[in-house]
Amino acid sequence: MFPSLNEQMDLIKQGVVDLLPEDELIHKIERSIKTNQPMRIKLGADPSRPDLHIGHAVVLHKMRQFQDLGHKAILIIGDFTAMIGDPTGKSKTRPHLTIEDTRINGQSYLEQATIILSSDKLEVVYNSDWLNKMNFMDVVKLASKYTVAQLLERDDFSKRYHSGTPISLHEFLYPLAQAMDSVHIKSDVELGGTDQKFNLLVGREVQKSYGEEAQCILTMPILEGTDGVQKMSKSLDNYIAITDTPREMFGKVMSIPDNVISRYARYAAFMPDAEVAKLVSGLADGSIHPRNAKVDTAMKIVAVYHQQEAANAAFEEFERIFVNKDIPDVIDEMLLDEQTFRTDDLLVLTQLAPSKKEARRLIEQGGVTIDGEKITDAFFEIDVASKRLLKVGKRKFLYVMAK
RNA sequence: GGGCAGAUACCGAAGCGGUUAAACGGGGCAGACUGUAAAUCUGCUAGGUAACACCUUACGGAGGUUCGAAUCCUUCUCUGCCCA
Repeated sequence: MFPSLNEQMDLIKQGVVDLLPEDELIHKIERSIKTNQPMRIKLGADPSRPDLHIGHAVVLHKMRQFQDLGHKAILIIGDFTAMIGDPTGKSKTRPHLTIEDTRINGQSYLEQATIILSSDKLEVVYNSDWLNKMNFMDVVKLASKYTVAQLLERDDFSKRYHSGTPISLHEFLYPLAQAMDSVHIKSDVELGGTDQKFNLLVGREVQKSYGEEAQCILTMPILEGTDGVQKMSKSLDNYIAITDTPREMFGKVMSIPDNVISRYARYAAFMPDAEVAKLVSGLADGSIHPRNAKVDTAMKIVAVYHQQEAANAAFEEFERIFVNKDIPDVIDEMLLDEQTFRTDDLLVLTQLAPSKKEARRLIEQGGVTIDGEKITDAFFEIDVASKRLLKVGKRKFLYVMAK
């Protein structure tokens, strides 16, 4: 029923950063084969932000590989922790989500995650089911399992501590809550990004002190955002959403800096290690053109979330707009109440510019054209009796016409 | 409980009575170039107004001093450090 140990380890180790401890995992796999029981693979999901991006997909894809090997995927929707709200976020508005919110978000998360995960061999649980039932004494007991010095080992905590940035006490409880999840679901392996390494390891310790077998931990790299430097995140606006249209997705991949192409190929397009090695050397010795590598990667990524045809179409459109300076084949159209508009007013009205000042700046900088002609005067009256093509910057197109 | 230091635009960080819509860096946007929405270079980066000038907001909150405050005073809120 299960593939051989070597076969499993080969696949599991693809693209992994940490796999700790490896000998324990081997032991677990051997036992799984012998007893014909799947391992229980844990992945925590944060439902406070239900929008998944392709950075999340890195670890989801690893989970999928475990499923393909016949193991049991357990997705924990962290609705309990989401209700408390993550205090480390820079955003001051810390939305205290209600149970309903977390359920809705959890559902949305699940829908997006199953684009990559198989719905078979998938168990979805909510951690409020057990964390909510703990009373203060239970929490104190849990907290007694860990020391402040141990918590301060976490890079994030120690940096903040030494730089004088506040750390709220309940942040210390987060890793412990997450560890309780491992105890509760009896996980054999927990997956996460490298930034989760500490939390995953706490899970091991806490499982042991509750008399359970410790989980192995497996971390995957954190994918850089489209800026190529910082980790992909919605708040930095350097993300490619799983739900992005093929066109957006393709364009965003094309905007990544050249030096992260191979990482995208590896972790977003799921290119096997051997092929990635070829790509890296090809880029290094100049036999592979960066642009072509990027096109190839972008197509593969689009194809993961959409059809292959959509990927082809996205590529063709990209060529048309940015290489041939042509216009897209699908452009939104807006019907307007008046016949003529001053250019600055029109940009604000159509939301192509957020304010009139900004609209004027765009015009002054030569970023606005109507039917291909550059507008230089913000007070130029545009006649929209017939359909006109408005272009702002390099990639905002809109047809405007009077009703 | 006591002492000290802070809170500046999207972020970091200058300014410490007037020429400050606020230096500088990052980010973002636009233009040029290109192999792409890479890299590089240049410009812009509070809002309003038929407009190169004026008006309105803006330096944690609220008051006050002053012709005039982000800059001085009082008080409140929040944060860090040190001592107990």
